[in-house]
Amino acid sequence: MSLDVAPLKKVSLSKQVADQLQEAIIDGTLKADDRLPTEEELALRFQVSRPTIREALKRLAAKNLIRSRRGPTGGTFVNRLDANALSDSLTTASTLFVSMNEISLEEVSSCRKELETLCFKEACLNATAEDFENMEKALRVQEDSSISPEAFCAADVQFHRAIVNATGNRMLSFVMYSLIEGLQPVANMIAYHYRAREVIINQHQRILDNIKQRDASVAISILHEQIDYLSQLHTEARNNHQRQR
Amino acid sequence: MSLDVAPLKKVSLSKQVADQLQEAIIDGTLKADDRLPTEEELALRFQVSRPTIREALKRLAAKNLIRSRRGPTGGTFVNRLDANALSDSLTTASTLFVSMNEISLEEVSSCRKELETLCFKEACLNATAEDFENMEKALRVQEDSSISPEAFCAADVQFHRAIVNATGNRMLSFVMYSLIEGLQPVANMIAYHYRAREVIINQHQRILDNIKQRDASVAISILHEQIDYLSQLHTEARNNHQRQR
DNA sequence: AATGTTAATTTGTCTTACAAATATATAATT
DNA sequence: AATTATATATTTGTAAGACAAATTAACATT
Repeated sequence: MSLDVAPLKKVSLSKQVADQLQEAIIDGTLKADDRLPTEEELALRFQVSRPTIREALKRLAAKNLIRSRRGPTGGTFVNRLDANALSDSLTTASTLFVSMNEISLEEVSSCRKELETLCFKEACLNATAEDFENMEKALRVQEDSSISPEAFCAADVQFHRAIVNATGNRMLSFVMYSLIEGLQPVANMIAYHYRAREVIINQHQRILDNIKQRDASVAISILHEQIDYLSQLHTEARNNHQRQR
Repeated sequence: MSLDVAPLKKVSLSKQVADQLQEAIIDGTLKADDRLPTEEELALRFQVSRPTIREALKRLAAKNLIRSRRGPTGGTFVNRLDANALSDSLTTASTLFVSMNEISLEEVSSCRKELETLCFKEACLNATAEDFENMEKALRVQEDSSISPEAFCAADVQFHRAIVNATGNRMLSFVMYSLIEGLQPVANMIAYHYRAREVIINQHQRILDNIKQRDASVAISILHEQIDYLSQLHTEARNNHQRQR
């Protein structure tokens, strides 16, 4: 006997409601900034209780698909999603992936190296004056030696994002965000060292100069220098950490 | 007067609970397959009501971080997250990004073209016998003309995933998944045509052959041929659709 | 020994109630 | 008259208690 039986999974009501609402958002029935019916009315329409509706809404809220406000003009609204907003969920996923899989630094570094190399090429072709301004702004922040490691890293992310945005390809930006943001924890460990900051700032300045001159090959070589430098620092930091146990 | 006031945002209890639990998962306090306390006990520990705990758990469930089962041996468990599991959340984000931003087909196509080109190169260098088997398996499914468009597309995703996995770089796989999966809705529109299926299958077969012979450049040219072919079909489909309105 | 039954445990759902935030309209005060 | 205080209505946020449904384990029955 070998009959293939169906999985027979019963989906919870709150999940069904969440899925239906998400579908409505994806297919455009619910557009950005649209207001959903009140929880009570949703409960009525779906013929379930309000707590069930609320669990469903929390599922969507976790994905940043909706926001809620109390009061007469309040309610639940569909979020307008840009690459920035979505990067939130990506960051979580990416961070988890890196931390739970004990993925090797080599894999992460080489992935970033290859993809960002691509971005550099495109950025050299398409960067606008506004893009250069964004890069410079991030660089100026990093040069302030009084900022916290977190702020330094945030500016680091901003700098690389500015380059990625300069490609002019929003899909590429979106994909790269998950990579850049997901690696911030790694970068965090390093930014505590003052010496490292100097090196990074210097590299960024040279990268910016060369992208401005549309010289992709030199910019890319500096990028590789930076990524190798970071992996080296990270390896050292990890070794020290393990030795201390 | 221009005093900068803090945003004073009050975070809801359910979100605070969710964030704390998520933090515990990220930092390893809660490992994969660990069982969380029962909802009742969590309510007791956090000093909130059970509905609040449940809303928090639904937030985490939406991110695929946990799963729940009823019964004595049931409860809530931490999910083991591999690239496959995480691609679920990525798919949502990616799909939404594409659909809500009305991102141009050119951007999506060129992004996929460049990134997948990279993967092809790596795959030619590192593909194992097992990888080839996975590609062939997906291809065999596609060749069955009786399958549904959905099944055809799922097999399409499997084929490209198999190639991406053949790079041996899990981080690259992870990033690529969001791209491949996010574009499935686009592919869905096309797979309804029998003629298109034949073309795609033929291209896949040739791609597989060339990767087996470690000939990246030919494989890549076929890939580009396929992506261009798909964009063309998609443009036609969209035009027809608009004309019908 | 296999099968049915019961009980216990845990998540899923419902009901009801009240708290907190927030906008609107109204009244009071200066 | 303009501002401020107050009341009120609306909507989400939180709580408590009850029961339903699923699932396992132990026990009883055939």
